[in-house]
Amino acid sequence: MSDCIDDSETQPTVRRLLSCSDCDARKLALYQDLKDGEVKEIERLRRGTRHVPARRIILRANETPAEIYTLREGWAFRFMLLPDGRRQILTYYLPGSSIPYEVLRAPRLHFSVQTLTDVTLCVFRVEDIKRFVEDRPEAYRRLCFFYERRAIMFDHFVTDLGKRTAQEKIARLILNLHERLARRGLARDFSFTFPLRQEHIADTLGLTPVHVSRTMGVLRHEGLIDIQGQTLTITNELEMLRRAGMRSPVHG
Amino acid sequence: MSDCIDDSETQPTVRRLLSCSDCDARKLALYQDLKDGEVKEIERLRRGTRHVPARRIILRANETPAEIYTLREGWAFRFMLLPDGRRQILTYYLPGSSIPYEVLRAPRLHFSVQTLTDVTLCVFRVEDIKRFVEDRPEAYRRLCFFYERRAIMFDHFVTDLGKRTAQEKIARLILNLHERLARRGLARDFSFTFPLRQEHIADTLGLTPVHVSRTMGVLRHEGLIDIQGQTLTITNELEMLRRAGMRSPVHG
DNA sequence: CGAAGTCTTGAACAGAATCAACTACGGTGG
DNA sequence: CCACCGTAGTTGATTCTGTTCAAGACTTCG
Repeated sequence: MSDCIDDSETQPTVRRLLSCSDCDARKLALYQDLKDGEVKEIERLRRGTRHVPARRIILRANETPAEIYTLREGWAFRFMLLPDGRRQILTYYLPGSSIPYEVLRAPRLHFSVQTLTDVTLCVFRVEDIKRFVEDRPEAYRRLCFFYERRAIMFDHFVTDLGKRTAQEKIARLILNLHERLARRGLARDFSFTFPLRQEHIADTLGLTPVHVSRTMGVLRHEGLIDIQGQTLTITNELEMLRRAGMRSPVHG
Repeated sequence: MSDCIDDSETQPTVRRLLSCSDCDARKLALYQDLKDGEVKEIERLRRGTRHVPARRIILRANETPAEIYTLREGWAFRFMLLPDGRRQILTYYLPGSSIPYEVLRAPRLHFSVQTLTDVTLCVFRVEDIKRFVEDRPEAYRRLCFFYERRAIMFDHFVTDLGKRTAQEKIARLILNLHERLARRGLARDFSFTFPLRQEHIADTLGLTPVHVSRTMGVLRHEGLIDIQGQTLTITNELEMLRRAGMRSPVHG
């Protein structure tokens, strides 16, 4: 259908891939507020880029990966699997996200990571990044700041899961993703690429795919959102905010 | 009823309060692995202790507290309130916990804290602790380690909320609290003080008090747990682990 | 065009919520 | 010492949100 939108995601990047200095990821996490020299060093540490197709598991729970990535293009997510197959999605990685920074401290991953779309990764060696961080006391401050933000996000997420209705949950997830994408310049007004299947939404919010379908059906029929192929548009932001219980901020 | 158990919590502490050097909190969070000199310094920074009765709100969302505490005795919890009154409990503070370390970075709290039992707090000035941390690059590493542990806890917590049944959730909460208490030497075998009302359990796990009552009723009647006054005993650990879906670790 | 994957829709069902009455208990005060 | 009160917990009846099962329709893509 609207392949042009996929193009708008992948086309410009091929150019940008040449250098770290104008990468969006620089504003995030470990890499925020780096001095010019440090950017050069990070660029030196980068072992190259890697393309991975959609729906591939790129990191598996209980492993100890030797590589850490920055997501340049595309979407991925992080999840836990229960022994009986139930899946809980924990975080969506958007362009600029670091995957998985937690490796810097923990010996093994307690979650897996899977791509949602075709993806471009910047590849680093865990050892290199560890050394980079250890050499710079400042880095731990930044990492703390990063964890703190994530902790706040998760407090809101837990509240969503524990206390919100299906409609509130779904409205909040959509608004939240829109906000994160807009911050990265990846939304045109209220339209953005939306590669999640309803199964993902279900496994994020503690619902079943069927119920997600029904609930999103309501939002669509009432004219709050519109979905054309891979593009989601928020057509009535005010009402969406109301349904999301707007007073308290969306889990970020 | 069994007031002797409450005594065993409060009696020995009066003695210990004299010095930081044998406080359990030293092993946790910010204070872990301090050198002797640093312990002295922390002790110098301590502005004294404070007793607060049960059920008092000690920190309110949207405030910027000037004080930070260490919980010496008793239980407290941290929660978020939705505009319509729904409450989500996020964390239980047990003796030795720091409340609320997040103040070190964020300007305002996004949650409130309330005591569950009578409580003894060690009081510090936020400014003093901030300076203490800023002066010591090591402190940020420790804080990162602390955040990392908490992040893992929350990943499990989210999975519990999203994907587990009421019985699994409750079994896991009980096992988790037991584990945390046992680690602190506050459990006698499988018995421990349990000051939570069913309303708290409900607001932790996304259930209603009525349903908590029914579900715990099942666990009691089947002989997995026993409750006498404020004392909970896990009478069949193996079966509790099974009900909790033991394979994956309890959210810690 | 066909096949696989995804979404929608309906009908029956289940787990949990809601409403409400009743019980047990610990503390308080007469 | 007992009666009373408020808080917490139990239990039952009913309702509702969300689940399960299943069939059909729509996409996407080779």
